[in-house]
Amino acid sequence: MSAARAAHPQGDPDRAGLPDAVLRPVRGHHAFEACVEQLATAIRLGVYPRGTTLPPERELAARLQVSRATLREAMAALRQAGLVATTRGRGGGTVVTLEPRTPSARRAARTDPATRRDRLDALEFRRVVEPGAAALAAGVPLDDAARAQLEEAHDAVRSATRPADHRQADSRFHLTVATLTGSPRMVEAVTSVQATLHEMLLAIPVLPTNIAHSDRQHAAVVRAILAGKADHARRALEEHCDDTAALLRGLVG
Amino acid sequence: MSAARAAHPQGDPDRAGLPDAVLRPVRGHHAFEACVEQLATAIRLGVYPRGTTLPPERELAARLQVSRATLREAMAALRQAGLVATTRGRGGGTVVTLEPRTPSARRAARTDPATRRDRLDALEFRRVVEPGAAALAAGVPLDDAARAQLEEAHDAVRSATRPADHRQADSRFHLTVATLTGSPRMVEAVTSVQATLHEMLLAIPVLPTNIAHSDRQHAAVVRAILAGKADHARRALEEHCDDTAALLRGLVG
DNA sequence: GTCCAATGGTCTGAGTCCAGACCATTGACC
DNA sequence: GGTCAATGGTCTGGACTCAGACCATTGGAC
Repeated sequence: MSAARAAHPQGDPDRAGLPDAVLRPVRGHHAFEACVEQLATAIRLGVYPRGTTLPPERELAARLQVSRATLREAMAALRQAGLVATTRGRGGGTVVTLEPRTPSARRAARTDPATRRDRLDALEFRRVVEPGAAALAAGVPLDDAARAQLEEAHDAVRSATRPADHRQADSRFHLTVATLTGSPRMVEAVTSVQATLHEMLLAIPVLPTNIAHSDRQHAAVVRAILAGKADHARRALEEHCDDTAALLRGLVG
Repeated sequence: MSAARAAHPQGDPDRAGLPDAVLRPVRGHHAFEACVEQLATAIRLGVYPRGTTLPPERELAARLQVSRATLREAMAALRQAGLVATTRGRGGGTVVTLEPRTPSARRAARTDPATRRDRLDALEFRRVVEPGAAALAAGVPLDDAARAQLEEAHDAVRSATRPADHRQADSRFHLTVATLTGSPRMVEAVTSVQATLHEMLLAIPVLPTNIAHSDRQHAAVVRAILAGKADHARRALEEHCDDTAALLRGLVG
C-alpha cells in the first residue's frame, strides 16, 4: 500500500484543480427549504400563473419525492409569504395568489460577491444551454400540440401589456422552448438559469425599446424552430442571450 | 377568491406540460447516498486516480457541506466496496485503491427503460454542453497553468496504453475542458454527463480505430481552444460527440 | 527519543425528515 | 337533500443528519 500512496497536496499537482471543481455541495440538507425554493421559483417564473391551483399535496409530494409532512411545511411557508392560499374540501386546494413583481430599478442594491459570481456564471451558462436547446428543439419532430404550445407561449409574451406579466411570459417562453427538446437535463438547466435571470431582470426597468427588440428575437427563434432550422434557431437565441446579457452585466458589475 | 380559481386539470390546458417538466425531485433524501455517489463518480472518472489520497475527512465534509459523521458513513461504504483504503495517523488518510475498469462487451446487459431514457438524454444534453464548454474555453484568456493543464490532460489520453487508463484519461480530459471555462454550472453539467457516458463506454469494447479517431478529434479541440478559435472548438467537439453517440446509440437501443 | 500536529475514530443530544394512518371539511354528484 | 370522493389537517414512532467535542494513532520535526 505504501507504494500506491501519493499524498494529495503534492501528488500530480497539475491535476489539483479538477477535484476542486468537480466536488460540489451535496443537496441543501433541508428538504423543506429545497421544496420552498423550487415551488417559489416555479410560481415566480409563471409556471403556475396567478389564479391557478397547484396539484394536490399528495401528488406534489410524490413528484418532489418528499414526504407529505415536509411538503406541507413548505406550503405553510409559501402561504405565510403570501404566494399561495389554501382551501379545504373537495374542489379545494392551494391557489397561487402572488401578484407578479414589476421590474423596477429601485432594487439595484448591493450584491455580495458570491451572488455576483453566480449571476455572471448564469449568464455564461445560459449562452450555451438555451441556444443549444433551441437547436435541439428545431431538430426534433414536433407534433401539433407542441407547435401550438410554442406559438401560444410566444403570443403570451407579445400580448402581455403589464411589465410584470411580460416578465413571467418571457420566462415561460424560454422554459417552453426547453420543454420541446424533451430532455429533462435541458429543462433543469434552463429552469436554473431562468430563475437567476429572473431575479436580475426584476432589478432593471422595462424599456419599450428593449421589449420590442426582444420580441423580434423571440419571433425569429420561433420561426426557426418551427421551420426545423437548427442553426438559425441557435444563432437567433445566441443573439438574444448576448443582448440580454449586455443589458444585465452593467447591473451585476 | 372564487373568481381567481382555475382548477389545475382544466385551467390553461396547453400550459399543462410545463409544470410536469419543471418540477423535479428534490435531491436524494439520504445525504450519505449522495456523498457516496459523488465520490464514487469522481474516483471512477479518474478525478482521483488510483494511488492518490483523498482530502482529509474534515475538508471533504466541508466541501460537500455535510457533517463529518455523514461523510464518514459514505467513506465506510466506499471502503467496503473496495474503492478506497484508509490509514490513521499523521500522513495517513484515505487512498484510492480502485483498479480502473476495463471496457468490455460482456456487460451489454438488459437496461431498464428509465436507464435507457436517461442515457439517451445524457447523449443529447452532452451534444449541447460539451461543445459549448469548448467554445467558452476558447473565448476565455487562459494563463500558462491552464494551457499546460489542458495539454497534459490531452497527453495523458494519447499516451495511455491500457484501455482502462485510456477510459479514465478521456473522462479527465473532457472534465478539464469544462474546468477551463471557470463556470461551476458548466463543470457540474459536464460531470453529470460524463458519469453517465462512462457507464456506457465501459460496456463496449475498445477498438484501436476508434481510439485513433477520437484522439485526432481531441487534438483538434485542444488546438482550437489554445488558438482561441471558439467556433472551431465547438465544431470539433460536436463532431466528437456525434461520433461517440453513434457508437453508443446502438448499445443503448 | 520526545513532542506534537495531522489524521482517522467515537460519542451525544437536538433537530429534521419520513411513512403511513387517521381526522375534518367541502362541494360534486345523484 | 344525502352521499361520498377529494382535498387539506394532524399525529406518532422511528430513522437520518447535524454540530461539535473528545479519543486514538501515527509519523515528522527537532
